[in-house]
Amino acid sequence: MEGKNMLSWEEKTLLSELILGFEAAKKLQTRLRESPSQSPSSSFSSPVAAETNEFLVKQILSSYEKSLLILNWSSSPPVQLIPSPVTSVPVANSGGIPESPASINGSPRSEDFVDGGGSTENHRQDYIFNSKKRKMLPKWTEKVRISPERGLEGPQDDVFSWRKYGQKDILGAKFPRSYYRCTHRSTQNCWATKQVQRSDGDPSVFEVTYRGTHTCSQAITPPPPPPASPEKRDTRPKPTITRKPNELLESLKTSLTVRTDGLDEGDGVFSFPNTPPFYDYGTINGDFCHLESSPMFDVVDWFNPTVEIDPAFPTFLTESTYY
DNA sequence: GTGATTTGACCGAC
DNA sequence: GTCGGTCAAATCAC
Repeated sequence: MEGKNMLSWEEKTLLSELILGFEAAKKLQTRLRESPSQSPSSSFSSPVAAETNEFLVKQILSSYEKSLLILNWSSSPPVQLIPSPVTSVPVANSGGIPESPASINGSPRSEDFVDGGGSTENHRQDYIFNSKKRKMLPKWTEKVRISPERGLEGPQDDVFSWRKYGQKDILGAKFPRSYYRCTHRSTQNCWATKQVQRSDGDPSVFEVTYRGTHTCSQAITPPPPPPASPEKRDTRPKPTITRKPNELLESLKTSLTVRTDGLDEGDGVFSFPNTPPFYDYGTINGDFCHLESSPMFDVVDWFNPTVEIDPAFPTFLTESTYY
């Protein structure tokens, strides 16, 4: 019905935000190109220039973030920030950490079916409902290779605290699959879960499947640094890094390293400040995706040629598959 | 005593 | 009917 020129407010705002982000990206690109022609204390060395660059990056991220929010608002039901199971992730999904907590857990309380009754039937419905709801949660898999010298037993080496709630022998698999959920499920209604399955082919590889994002306070509190000693061997669940969508975007700039090889010799890598050593994100099909946070992980090069993870990252592998 | 893990049972999906 | 995922009582560790 509506013609192309009859854009709604949301569409106009969306367009405007995208243009803003695009322009900021262009400016940043220009600055990056100009940098080699400048003196050794060029763009990236100068604190002021670096600040400008960071501002541009923030602007880009902000634009995209707003755009995503607009998309989410204007869609009814909201844009699939939660990817349908086993389907590719739409652009709006900032990869693996899609979706606002409210949508993940459903809109506030009402949909949690907890009517205070506590009867068996209510409990049953709650279970059924949550079971269905869980299926809608974003899901992605990471392959994690365990370093023998580290003596780690599993990939549960992350910042979030997990509680094991089950283990199951899987048909056709040599090793049982372990099921973990967020420790704060009951207290903070956090529905993040993960499954850990040792690979048949290579026992040193674990496939970690995450489902849902953390909505508990852990998702907000910066993760503590990993233990210095590599010898820890604790069978208790160890925390994992996962992010809320907004934090994903925000943290993106802290985890990215912009490669400027050839642009500025000697200092070819520009890192954003506050780079937490164990935060990293990969992308798949253009989507950003959380990667395991343990120091033993490394990053497969999913970023575009101009942006890549700092090569100084500890070496180990992760490989993420996003559903 | 408290909190985490283990493990058999249960349930829904296929 | 089978399988994967979850629950919850029993058990364990600190």
